[in-house]
Amino acid sequence: MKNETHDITHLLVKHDIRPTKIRRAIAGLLFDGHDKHVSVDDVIDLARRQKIRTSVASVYNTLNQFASAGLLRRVTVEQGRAFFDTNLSAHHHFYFEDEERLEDIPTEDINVSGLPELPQGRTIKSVDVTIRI
Amino acid sequence: MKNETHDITHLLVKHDIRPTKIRRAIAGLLFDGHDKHVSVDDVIDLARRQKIRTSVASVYNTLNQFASAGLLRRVTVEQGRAFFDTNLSAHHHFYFEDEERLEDIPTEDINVSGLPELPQGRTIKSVDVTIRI
DNA sequence: ATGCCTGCAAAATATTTGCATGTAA
DNA sequence: TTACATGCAAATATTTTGCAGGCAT
Repeated sequence: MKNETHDITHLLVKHDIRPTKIRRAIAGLLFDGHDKHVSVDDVIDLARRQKIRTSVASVYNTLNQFASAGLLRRVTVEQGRAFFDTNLSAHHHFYFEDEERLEDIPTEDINVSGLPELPQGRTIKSVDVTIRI
Repeated sequence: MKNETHDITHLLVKHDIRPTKIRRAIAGLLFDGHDKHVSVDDVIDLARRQKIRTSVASVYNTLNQFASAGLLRRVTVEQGRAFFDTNLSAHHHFYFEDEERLEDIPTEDINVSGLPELPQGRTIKSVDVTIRI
């Protein structure tokens, strides 16, 4: 069995991200094999619980960079709060409005078909289905 | 042919909204028979062009109130910026990322089926499909 | 007259940026 | 060593709120 720290480092390097201390720490919190939907505050709390000192700005920088690199998917369901999803496979979301919480819907549990014609010269970047409950 | 100003007043009264000057003005800008997706800034610009003096706070208050009353639908596609949709019928959206602009997709042009089971005791508030292009 | 509405400014919230210092390669 | 990362604070952006005065009923 491989060393987890080394795996995280390798994951970052593979995505052209310099494996600095903070980035490895945050990646370690996020990529533990379980799908997660985290806000910036969630990450700060998670980090604090593991005695990792960091700042809001660094968490934003790190999450945005992970998202650009394709390690995270940014999910927008509410104005004002950004969520980052560690599940990169095609899927959709339940949004629990009262709890401000996301939950995955496997792509096979929902069927979107008959996509309309796109405006000239456009390509689809994503198809997002959010079921608010 | 009925008087438009009276129609707007009646529309507000019908939704238990006191037809004040600003509210009638904003309603008049929005409910002209054409579907619109407006941000708060859009409304302020529209108002200014018609020589209607108002403030950011009042526009927010008015749009939020219209949305609560069911005269507008709030659409969230981006963190930070709220859009209000005057088209209340069931439909979905194209989001032009580079232009930060929404366009309607008629509900019959897209097919969402096989909805997954809901968590216990929940009811669907809405099903939102956003195609980012 | 009374209570809700409006504008202004200030507050609250979320996110980004500038800069000096620290750290990875 | 050199370029990039980090932390802190300040800046930006969006939305909400408090309050004094105004308007609708």
